[in-house]
Amino acid sequence: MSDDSPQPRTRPATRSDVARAAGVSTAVVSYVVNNGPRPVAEATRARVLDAMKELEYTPNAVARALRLRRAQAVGLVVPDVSNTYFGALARELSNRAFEAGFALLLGDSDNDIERERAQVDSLISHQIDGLIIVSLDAGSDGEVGGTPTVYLDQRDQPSQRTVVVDNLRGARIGVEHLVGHGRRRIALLGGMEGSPGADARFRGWQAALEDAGLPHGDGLVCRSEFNRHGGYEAAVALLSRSERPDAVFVSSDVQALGLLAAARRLGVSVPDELAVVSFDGTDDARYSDPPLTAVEQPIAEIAATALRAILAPAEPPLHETVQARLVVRRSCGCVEPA
Amino acid sequence: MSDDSPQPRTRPATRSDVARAAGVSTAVVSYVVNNGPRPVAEATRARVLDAMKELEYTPNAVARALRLRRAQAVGLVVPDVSNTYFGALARELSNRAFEAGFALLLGDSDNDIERERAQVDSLISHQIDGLIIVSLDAGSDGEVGGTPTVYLDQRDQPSQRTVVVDNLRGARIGVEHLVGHGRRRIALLGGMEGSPGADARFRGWQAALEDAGLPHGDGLVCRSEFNRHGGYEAAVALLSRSERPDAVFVSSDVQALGLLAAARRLGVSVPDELAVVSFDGTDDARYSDPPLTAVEQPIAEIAATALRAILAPAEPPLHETVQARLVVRRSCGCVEPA
DNA sequence: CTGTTAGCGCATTCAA
DNA sequence: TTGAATGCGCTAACAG
Repeated sequence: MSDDSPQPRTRPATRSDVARAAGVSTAVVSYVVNNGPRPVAEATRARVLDAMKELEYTPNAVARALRLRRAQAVGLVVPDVSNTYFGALARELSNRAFEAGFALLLGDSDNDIERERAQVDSLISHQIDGLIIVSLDAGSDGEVGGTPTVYLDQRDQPSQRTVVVDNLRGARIGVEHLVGHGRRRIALLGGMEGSPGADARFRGWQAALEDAGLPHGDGLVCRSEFNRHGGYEAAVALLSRSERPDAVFVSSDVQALGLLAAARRLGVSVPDELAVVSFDGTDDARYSDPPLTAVEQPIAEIAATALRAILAPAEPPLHETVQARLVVRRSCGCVEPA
Repeated sequence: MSDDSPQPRTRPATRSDVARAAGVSTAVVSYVVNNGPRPVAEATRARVLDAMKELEYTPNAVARALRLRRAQAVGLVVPDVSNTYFGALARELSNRAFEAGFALLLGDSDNDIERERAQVDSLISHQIDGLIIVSLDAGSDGEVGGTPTVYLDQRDQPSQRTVVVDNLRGARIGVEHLVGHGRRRIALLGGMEGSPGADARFRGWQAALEDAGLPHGDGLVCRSEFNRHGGYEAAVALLSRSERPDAVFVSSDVQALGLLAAARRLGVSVPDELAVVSFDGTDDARYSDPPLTAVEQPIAEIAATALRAILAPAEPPLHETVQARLVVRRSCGCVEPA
């Protein structure tokens, strides 16, 4: 650590500083930095490497991006990063992208379609190599401008690339579990209408109840945004109705947290009076009271698949579906083992 | 939406496409895009605007960044975005940055100092205009390379710009509240040693107990990472000790969630047998069971201040401190109003 | 008020 | 195996 050099360098070293220091041309520096496309003699390479270290040279990602027309970066747009599920997704993506040498540009659309669009435009202008988006609008189209894009929800337009969890089947499994517990009035605490994921989960709830010959009318449905507060408000409304449900399928963990708080406040015991199954299966479900039986999304798989879809040279299938699985805990009435 | 034009355009329009279409020079296009630095005649401006719309022109942020040496982007590095507090911070920052015309590059350091360093380097190579970081290492130094950086935690080096919540005072207030409830064995469930925020909260806990003449030995301290699982494990250990504490000050909401789960599992009632106050005051605290009395960080203020510190032309003070405030809920033994 | 032009740092073609 | 030279799209002198 003999860092006694004066080093009055005011601006970071560029490729030509390195070239000069190593006594080679700038092209050669590029060749060694990128391992190609031309071979470099061992001795020369060593000199360049030395010079790089000496000058603490770091390639300028922006210049590189301009030249290559791609930034070694991917974009992620979600409705609300503070939602535990999206947070976990962002984390997974940030780490995987980093390991693949990509930066992650994050856009929070704040549950606003206009803002979503603006965020997307902004990210695209930054020359991202690919965009991963949880969109608020299943019908949006032209927003991708040549940038490989993968949606993490069902789309109206089948031409758009998607990686989606099987929402319908997941919801179905969750509801069927409630049916198996002998519950008869199984409500849905869903996401806002129009949101692609929310709609599919609604249909799964519906289908399971139809198959079981149980009621699934509007009286059993309430909707809210995907956050704790929304879940709380909707649950209060739901539990105050004249004929109270004896179970609820909740379309996200954060909403379920709100519902749990509402149930406590109203003196409704979970799972005895009200069995609950939620969707997502994040840590929120694991550490709540009672712990939530949940349809768990394979976040790591989703992240990996989405990244591959965007970055892989070989074209993967346009639509990839991953499966959720039911993780039984206590909120449904099952006794947790151990 | 008469989108019937053939539009075989293969690459996005550039500034010179616009210039050609509008019959002006590229400079003029720049002047209208940037509203300066030279004035443009109204009529000319209108022609340019038309051409831009016609060609669906979007400025290339990367070229601009190369030229200007700044990317209209800020970087954020946190140990774990899936922690509700960091998620909320990221959300706040993403939205504010967006409104100011900046993109947000997110780096998750995954609680790993090496990775933190690598993420920082990566972000800097992307020419970010500023870096906001929650560092794992209070002593790190040279990592900033001319990029304005603000740390959201205390630093060993006073030359580094910081925006920090008053951790010591916050912890103190939280612990004093517990003392006021007549608790005598007030434990600390803290973050890992060496982490700047965790250490300050530890000292606050210590100081409050010292002032109150209460014990604050190692027997009352346990530490874990800032996540639910860590909090759970540490709490199990703590609550299994021969002389059990009658209160705990927890240094983050997510750890407190873990502690709450552990207490339930062990049959320790909160707040009766164990009063709890946590730090952060995110939605996690509001919707837990029981709701957590918490020392609440002013996330919006932190985000705004940090952004300003980085972007403002006028140099703000090198160190800015914001205050946390105690939000009383039920976990401490107070009866929540209403 | 508007046009010409020189780079920002890098990848790469073409020539040596 | 290496070097010289071009241009990615944009900004901002500088010159009209």
